[in-house]
Amino acid sequence: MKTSYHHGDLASELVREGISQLNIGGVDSITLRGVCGALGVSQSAAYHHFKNKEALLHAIAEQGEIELTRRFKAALLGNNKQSDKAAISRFDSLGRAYITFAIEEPSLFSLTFGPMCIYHTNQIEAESMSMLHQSLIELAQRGLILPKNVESLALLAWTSVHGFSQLLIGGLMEKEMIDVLLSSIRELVLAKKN
Amino acid sequence: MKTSYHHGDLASELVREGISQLNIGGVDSITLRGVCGALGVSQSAAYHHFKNKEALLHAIAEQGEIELTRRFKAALLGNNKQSDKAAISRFDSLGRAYITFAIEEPSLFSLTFGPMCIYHTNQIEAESMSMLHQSLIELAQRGLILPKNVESLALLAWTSVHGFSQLLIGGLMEKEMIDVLLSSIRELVLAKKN
DNA sequence: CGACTAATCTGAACAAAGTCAAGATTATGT
DNA sequence: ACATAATCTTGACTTTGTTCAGATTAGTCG
Repeated sequence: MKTSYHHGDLASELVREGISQLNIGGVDSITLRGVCGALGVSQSAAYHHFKNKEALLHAIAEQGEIELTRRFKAALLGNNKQSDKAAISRFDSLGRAYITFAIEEPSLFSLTFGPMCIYHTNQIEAESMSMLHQSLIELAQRGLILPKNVESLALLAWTSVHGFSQLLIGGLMEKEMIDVLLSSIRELVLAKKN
Repeated sequence: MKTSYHHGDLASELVREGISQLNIGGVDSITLRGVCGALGVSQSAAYHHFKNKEALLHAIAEQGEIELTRRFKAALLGNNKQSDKAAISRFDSLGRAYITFAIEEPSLFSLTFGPMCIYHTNQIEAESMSMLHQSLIELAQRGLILPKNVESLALLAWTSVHGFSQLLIGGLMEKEMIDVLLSSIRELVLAKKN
């Protein structure tokens, strides 16, 4: 791993290794010493790149936001037809991508939206949220929902999908309910047309 | 505090003191040694009542569920008129109580619905959830919603209110949005009448 | 190219905290 | 009253976060 005394790009490798250990053993399994050790670097090397353990966790949490945005973009790829049905499908895909993120990387998801997110530079978060917003605006432009309801529907969609994800991770929700939830949201959203 | 060698009811006092420290400094501020010390008992006394720290946190998390149920019951007190308006108001009150719990005791809320809840005896949880369910059944009996939609509306209501609470705690949501959310839910739920 | 400064890494150490084992003390039941 | 079980204490060990002094390397400036 380490070829020279100076590592090169230890900061980002600490984050990468941290995410790896996070996905394996959960947040509590992350130890500064363990992450440093896995990179073949001394126990206290991390302190030259992060103020303390919390700062590293914060950096990892930021990666979670980036990952969510990446998944949002991937969810919209190959689904850019100009039709009502496609627009609704895009809205659906965002919700499904959100929940899939929570299922596939529960610890990262929890960290991203956990206590660490207070410190977030709301820039990245703003990106994924604006995609949801944009999706609802598209529905409004097609006359599927009322423009004045875009805000409140975005709120409802975000909170319900987020809550579902959280409850799923906590074991209080069955994975199979995802389709019930998404079709419920879709149905209710579109019922506002009249 | 301690009058005799044997404490009397150390188990429940450990939980009580734990909740106290939880509300003051958050989950990370809870230490077995600290909780024992605050009760004037030795550092390792807790091990005769809980297998380890996680077991104590689990017990605290269970208290959170009990507290939520308590708040649910309190929210319905003095609001038992037999009218459509009152029934809707009851449904509203449950959502507001849920979020108020998250606002007033964020750390306890997080712990209750966090990683600890996997181990819960779903009995208590079932109680608060059945109250939400019951509230929706009441709306159905009054013809305000379709009986076949009770399940999916309960899912939507729970997830959205839970997600809102979580995002609120994480600082990603403004407290003022609570009325927007609740009126949104109410509006959408009642729109299903036709 | 050489030297100086800043950045980076190591090793040793300390303190806090979870955990356990051996023994002391008290409660309980027969 | 005595034996057994439950409860509590003391002391120790281990892991982990954190700091600090010193070693090593990178980068810059003359």
